[in-house]
Amino acid sequence: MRRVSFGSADCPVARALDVIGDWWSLLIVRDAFDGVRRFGAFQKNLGVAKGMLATRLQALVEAGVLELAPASDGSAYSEYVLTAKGRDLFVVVAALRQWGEDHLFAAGEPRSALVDARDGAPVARLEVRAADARPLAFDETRVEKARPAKGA
Amino acid sequence: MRRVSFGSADCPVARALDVIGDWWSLLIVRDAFDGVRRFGAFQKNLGVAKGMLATRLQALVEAGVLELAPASDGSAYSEYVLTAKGRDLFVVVAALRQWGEDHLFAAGEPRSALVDARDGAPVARLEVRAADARPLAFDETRVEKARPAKGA
DNA sequence: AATTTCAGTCTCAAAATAAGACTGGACTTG
DNA sequence: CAAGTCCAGTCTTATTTTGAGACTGAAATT
Repeated sequence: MRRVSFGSADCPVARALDVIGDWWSLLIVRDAFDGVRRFGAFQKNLGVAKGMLATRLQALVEAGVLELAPASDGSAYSEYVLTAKGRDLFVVVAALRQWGEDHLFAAGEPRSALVDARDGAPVARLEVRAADARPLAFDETRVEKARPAKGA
Repeated sequence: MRRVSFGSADCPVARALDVIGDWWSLLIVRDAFDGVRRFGAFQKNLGVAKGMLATRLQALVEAGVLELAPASDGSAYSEYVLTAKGRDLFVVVAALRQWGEDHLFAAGEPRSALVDARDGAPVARLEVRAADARPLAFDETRVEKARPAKGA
């Protein structure tokens, strides 16, 4: 009765969710994008139980999303920082943010926005596009199954 | 000791995860994008316990991601179909798919790809871009907190 | 009419979660 | 440098969630 794992599924979405598909992981990653690095800072920001946090951080380190860096302010403590793999989750978090902004706030409710740090202008809307930049709806795409590696 | 809820957090990411941030919801949505509509089809595809599935489907309907449609093939059963809100999750699923493809497959391992249905060409890479389409890294953006609604 | 499929609900054991007490090393400060 | 505080976890325990499957009743099939 172990919780099911999608780690070896064919579908990349399933594999991705296996790594960052739980209640807390993406919030940890979001905080990491905001510059949070220390255990205590995550804990305070998220209000998560320390045991949960410890487990999740370990899992994310093991998954290669975060890594334990030795210092940064000279102290002997270590810090959790995003790896390249973790930084690549930026689009995922941004997509979730966009969807949340679009659908999960009441009409007059104040909401935050992701903006270009240079000029403060909101970032462009995320969309799935064809190679020629034409926007594609979900029913204008399909999943091409497992193209067998030709060269290898 | 109920599982924490992010439903009323300020952060759109947290709110989004409150709706679709559990182990199964996004896989259900992914299957819905693939055309799955019936309870039994979801159950068979995902291998999820029926109780889980029933709970999740109800939650997604309640959240307005799916809706219960009366028929489609004439039978008396009903079907779960994506609402507009649910269809807007396409980018999220696509972003997860891209990340999974990039980071969660071994070198020679065959993998699927999301392609333009028209010509079979892979869709463009998802990226966060500025208003002028310039790609933005995570540290070239910031979150502008809760701009208070001026008009209302 | 009998059988099978569908779409769930119900039950139960195992696992995950939340909350916080506890531990030991780091840091401060007098 | 000794006492007290902070940091980063681990451990414990009560509660909730999950996974697996038995069970139910309506719908479809034969």
